[in-house]
Amino acid sequence: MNTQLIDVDSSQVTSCTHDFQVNCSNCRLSSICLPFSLEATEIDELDRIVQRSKPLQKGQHLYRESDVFESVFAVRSGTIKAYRTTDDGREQVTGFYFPGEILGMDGISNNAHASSAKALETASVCEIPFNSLEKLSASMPQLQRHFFQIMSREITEDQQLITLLSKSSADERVAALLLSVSTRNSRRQLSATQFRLSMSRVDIGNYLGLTVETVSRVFSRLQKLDVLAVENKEIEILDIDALRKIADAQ
Amino acid sequence: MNTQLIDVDSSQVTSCTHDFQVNCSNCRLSSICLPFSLEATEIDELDRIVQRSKPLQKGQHLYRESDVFESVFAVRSGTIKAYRTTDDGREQVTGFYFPGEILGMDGISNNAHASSAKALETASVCEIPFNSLEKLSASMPQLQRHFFQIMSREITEDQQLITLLSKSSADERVAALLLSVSTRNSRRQLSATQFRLSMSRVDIGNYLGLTVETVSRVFSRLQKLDVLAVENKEIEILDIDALRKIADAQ
DNA sequence: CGTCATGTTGAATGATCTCAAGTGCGGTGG
DNA sequence: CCACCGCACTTGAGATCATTCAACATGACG
Repeated sequence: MNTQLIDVDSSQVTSCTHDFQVNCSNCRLSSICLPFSLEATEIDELDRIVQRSKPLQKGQHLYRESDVFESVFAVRSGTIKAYRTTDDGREQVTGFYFPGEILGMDGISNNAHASSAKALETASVCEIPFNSLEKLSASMPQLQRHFFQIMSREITEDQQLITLLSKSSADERVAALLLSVSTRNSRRQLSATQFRLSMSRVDIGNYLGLTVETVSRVFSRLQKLDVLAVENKEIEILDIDALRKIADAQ
Repeated sequence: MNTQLIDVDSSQVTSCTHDFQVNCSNCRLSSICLPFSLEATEIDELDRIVQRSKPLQKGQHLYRESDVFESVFAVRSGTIKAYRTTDDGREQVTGFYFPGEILGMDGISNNAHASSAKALETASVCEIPFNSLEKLSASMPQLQRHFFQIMSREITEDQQLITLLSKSSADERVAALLLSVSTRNSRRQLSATQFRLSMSRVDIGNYLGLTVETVSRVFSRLQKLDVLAVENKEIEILDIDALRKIADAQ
């Protein structure tokens, strides 16, 4: 009896999950992830090489440092944290990847991943085998250009982080991260002022080159200044102009 | 009379300069700059799109932030400094480029350079128009792969710098820079232990996220420890193992 | 209800920055 | 040839900001 009920339930669940046929042309993230300039037939070709098999549990790895590099990945849902481990065992978070964003490109140069990637919450990704992507790119100039651009953007963003880490105060760093999350959220039609930070304070500190305590103090300070309303991981930006001022200050 | 002398001199000089026909196949930097895997005929094809017209004086710009992106550049001689200017006018050095190394790829994503590039001393570069490079890449899988790899390496190196800036002490940062210069020198068959730093202390400090004074103090300290011999810009690494230890410490 | 992980807050320490003065070298002009 | 100037670099002393260490709070979970 019970078994039957469960069976019925699970079949219902299956039909209700997001497991329906997703492809690049109907993916609502394609405007972030894909070049606008591809033709429908080209998108179909790309679609054929993309593998959508990998749902990740919180804490599960997408790949690890020095794994053989085979694919790049596009985030479909959830958040992925990329980090490297230094020789002496310290961890350095190098980026957070949100839906529509692409990661894994640091593995191309040595054919081995230069960082590890881990799900901060349940996440799904599209796997794009790099060999196929290369071949396809050779025959699709727009796709080739798109990947050059995506890699170039990664460089640009890393350089922004370098600038941040090189000069800025704790307040500026935290403010800049929040603004980055904010703009990336609005790109996905989500609220630019209210969101849940999927990463821990430790991860934030690590990413920004600060200790947990300092991050926590900055949140408290910005809350006291009525710039933020902080409730654990839930963040509301109350005064985004003030936040911008803090991020750019000095 | 005088004029004649000068004429004679200048013609002699001309015949003695490095202005002889340089091309990719006879360039002694090709092992760094070029993919090994290209065939002779392919190298010739690449050679045809490379422009070698630009000798730069010290302080002269190769390109400036927000210039239209048209080409990437390979350094042939001298050192190029890349830097960005933040909204509030501060400068951030994002990299130093030595002979054989390629810069300018951060301009691809927005079709505008994301940084400025300036010669730290007299320098010559090869200009590689990106449009031609793209076209050529489409028909030469090895070249396409090579450029993906070069960009990937840029990402990897930026991430190393991020790690450095995020955690390390002043000693570690300076040691790491010196080791980086050292290995890049030996890649070019130059001494790994004795070299001239073409960049100023200000630039070093800026790159490493330190003040000039701190950089200077670190040099003094490492000299006192007999790890380095410093004479202005001339550096000798006396104890490279100790330097490595300092770079990795903690 | 207790345990563990995560986050917050406080007080003291310490590394780097800031400010200020001084050194040394290359170039210029007398 | 020497004196002077400017610039890059060095050195010192005090101030500042993030870290460290420690205690405490909160929340998830068995």
